[in-house]
Amino acid sequence: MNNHSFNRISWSVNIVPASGTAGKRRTASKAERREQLIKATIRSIASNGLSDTTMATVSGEAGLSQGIINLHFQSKEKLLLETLSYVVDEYKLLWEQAMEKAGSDSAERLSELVAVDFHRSVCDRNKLAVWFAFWSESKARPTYRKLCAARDHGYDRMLRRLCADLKAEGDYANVDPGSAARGLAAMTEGLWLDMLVSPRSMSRDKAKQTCRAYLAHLFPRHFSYKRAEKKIA
Amino acid sequence: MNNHSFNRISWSVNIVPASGTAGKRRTASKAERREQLIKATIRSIASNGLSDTTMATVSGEAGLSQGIINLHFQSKEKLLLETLSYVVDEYKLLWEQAMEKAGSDSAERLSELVAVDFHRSVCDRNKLAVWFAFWSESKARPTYRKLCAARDHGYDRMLRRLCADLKAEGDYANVDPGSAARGLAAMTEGLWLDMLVSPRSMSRDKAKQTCRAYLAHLFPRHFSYKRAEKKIA
Amino acid sequence: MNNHSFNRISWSVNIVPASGTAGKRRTASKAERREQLIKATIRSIASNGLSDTTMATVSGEAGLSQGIINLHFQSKEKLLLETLSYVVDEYKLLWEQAMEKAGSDSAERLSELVAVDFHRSVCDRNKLAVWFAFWSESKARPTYRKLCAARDHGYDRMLRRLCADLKAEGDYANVDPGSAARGLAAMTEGLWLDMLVSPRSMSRDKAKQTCRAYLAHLFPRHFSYKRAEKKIA
Amino acid sequence: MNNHSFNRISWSVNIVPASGTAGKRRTASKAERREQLIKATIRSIASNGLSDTTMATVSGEAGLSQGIINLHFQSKEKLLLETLSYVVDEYKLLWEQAMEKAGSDSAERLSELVAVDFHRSVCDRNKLAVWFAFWSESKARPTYRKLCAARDHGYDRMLRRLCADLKAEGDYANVDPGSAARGLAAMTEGLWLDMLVSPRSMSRDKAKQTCRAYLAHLFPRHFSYKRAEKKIA
DNA sequence: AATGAATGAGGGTTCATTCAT
DNA sequence: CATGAATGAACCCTCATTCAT
Repeated sequence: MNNHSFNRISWSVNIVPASGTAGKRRTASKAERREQLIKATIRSIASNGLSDTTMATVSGEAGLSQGIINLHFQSKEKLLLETLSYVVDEYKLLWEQAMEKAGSDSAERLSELVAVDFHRSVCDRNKLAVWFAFWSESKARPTYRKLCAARDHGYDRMLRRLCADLKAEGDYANVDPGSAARGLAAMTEGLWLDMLVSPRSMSRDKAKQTCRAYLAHLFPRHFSYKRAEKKIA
Repeated sequence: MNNHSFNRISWSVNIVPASGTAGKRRTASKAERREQLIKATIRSIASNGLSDTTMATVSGEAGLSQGIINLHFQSKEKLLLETLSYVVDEYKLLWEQAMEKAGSDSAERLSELVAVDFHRSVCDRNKLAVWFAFWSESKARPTYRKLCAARDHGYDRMLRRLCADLKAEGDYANVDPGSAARGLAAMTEGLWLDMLVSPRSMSRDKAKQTCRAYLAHLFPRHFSYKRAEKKIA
Repeated sequence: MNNHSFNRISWSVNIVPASGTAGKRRTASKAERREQLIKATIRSIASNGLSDTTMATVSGEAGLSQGIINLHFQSKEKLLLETLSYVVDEYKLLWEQAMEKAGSDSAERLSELVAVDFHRSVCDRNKLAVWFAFWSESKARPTYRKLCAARDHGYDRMLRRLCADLKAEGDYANVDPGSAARGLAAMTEGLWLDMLVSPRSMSRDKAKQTCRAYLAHLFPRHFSYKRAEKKIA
Repeated sequence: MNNHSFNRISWSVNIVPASGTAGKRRTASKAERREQLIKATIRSIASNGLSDTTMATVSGEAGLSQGIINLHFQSKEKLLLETLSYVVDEYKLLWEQAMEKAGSDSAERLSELVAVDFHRSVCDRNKLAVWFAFWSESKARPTYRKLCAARDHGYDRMLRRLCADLKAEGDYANVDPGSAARGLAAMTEGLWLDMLVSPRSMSRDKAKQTCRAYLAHLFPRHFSYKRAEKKIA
């Protein structure tokens, strides 16, 4: 579940329906079957809700038989955990790769970070449904909370550092880096929620512009208001 | 379940445990019983998750018998819908009352609005769990989405208007009222999520400051950075 | 499960079919329902075997619904354990009561003991099926073995003592009390097996005569050969 | 599965564990594979109980793959029947060979018969578990009963005849041959049960002595009490 | 109005069996 | 021959709902 190349993630976005490439071939590799089932789980959570996601909805969505899940994941609980892991890992990987690609310029890095958060693969409504489904239950299920902590430990620190760097660079006396970082992170989550709940009134593009406007207000010498692109670059 | 007076909401914040005042009085009024059960439902969703909230967890939490819920709500589905309504209505009422109390000054109104969003009664972690539980399932359940739309139709329009007013008042050329409003609304939702998922790292106060910092950046002549209080007032 | 009067056991032998006295009355006492289900379990083990005894065969035999067993016993495993306990306790009680009734004469006591072992209630083929079903699995399931140990701790010691007493009384030089007791106990078990497996070739009466012949050979001055009745008494 | 030579049985007593000589040799003869699986079945019944013996426990015990059993036995039912047959045939063979070896002297023959019944190969706890597992289900499954009838048709008649002969030879007025034979057979079965259920309190040797004491009491001029050896011989 | 025993559809899981490799 | 992924019926159990009390 770890060594996805960036390309593989890219096509993984275009979800392969039940009768896709691998299809019902009697013998698919174990890894393929697992991924097929995880993707079916994502779709089922999105279209039925977590409460109404059953072994039957998942195996049905995958076009496979009832027993298949226990064969590959032992239990429903493990399937759900692996599904969450899958989405979390994918996000983390995307984010890390973006940071690698980005240069050392703080504004560029921050801009790249926003780009990733509103990347098509992240804002896929099915995956958003998964994120929020697990977040919702995280109070009741500590295991979920732990898995979701992906965003916090790396992302938050990085975000805060970038804000601090920009403040220093641009001499923004009024910016509190902590507050700025928290605000951006929260705004991003809130925009995800909007895209999930009312996709008609919130598009990926609109969401991205909203974040960039925020950055332009905080760091006007680094981010422009016009279409809120990063200045110069 | 609709005409809560403000007072009732006020005490509803201090959640009465299963054996509270009203308790098991053999003859509680219909309305009291219903509210008792709705509160038990909120607690159950928070501590068990929506998936694991059953008629038994709810009636157990309320300290009443199995059949009681069907007696008062006909079905589980109806109980859940009424619970969502309860939380939504409570929020809406709080918000409307704040608007009534507030003067006509736009900055003051906006400030009051933020105050409500981080009011203790709204940010109660149990209620947040309810909000997110239903938001999460809203893609699968149109009924939920409709009920949740409370925030949108009134709140959003009001928010947008206030931002537009401030822009005009303060001559903030760079502020796009729509974007500003969307950003604030999203940030608020994101901060709620943070309070739900990691209450240790996000307090109500911290959240409120984060929003105020946002406002200070957008409308510096109306909101101050210092402790991000509203200027003057 | 403990305070059966002797009479209650007596009629409990005549198993009440599904539509018996208690029948389907919507509200039977908890104890009645449990007993009804235990008796259904005994019948199911006898007619389907332990391997093929399912929740469905038991509840069907009892003329009740599927969920009833979990309602009263939590799990199938617990139902089986309680069923075993029921049979064991019933046997133990019968045996203890016989010992109380019997006088202090050792031969009479021994005779009474044999009478109990081939009492109609003990040799009921359904109950024998239960005994052997659990004995068979006792190697794999220590819990079963523990419950079955009823026979050992009281019965064996008593048996041994009676044989020792008779030896002393009758001056039977060649009798080894331990061996005699073990032999009688084993023979009894073997005869039970015969009654279970081939009831046509082994009747209760025949079995009892076989044991009495054994006693007559060991203790000729206490037991007679003719119809193997206890001598004089 | 029927024409075992004596030699094969002899080594079959020292059960070869899963990875034994024949082991996983890719090309084991059909007969070897079948025997390997039957032995695995015996072990599984003993250690898991008949209820919990599955295709997986058996193939696992044999160190082979899932499908192997259906390949060699078509169905689970047939595997079980063949396993029972295997144990039954082995016993019958042992017993017949003992009768062949023994001279024409009735006491010697009877003594030999007891020797076989407590032969190490017969009293193997795993095999006893198999016997009792099938006996237990025999009420529910006529097929099992038929297979188990091995003991009856030959053994019982032989036993009865030997008792009758001894009675004539020794002029034992009080011995009823039928009763004596039934008693011995039952005692043997009961002792087997004891060895199965509480091996610590009943050893093969103790069991054999118990039977011999029985014979000494019935036929004192043919069997001695001292260590219960056969007299003279 | 309230209880809680009872129901039975549907949940997750196991397992004998099949079949492509 | 042998494997083991896949199937689907049937298992045990849960839970929303009903109803006699």
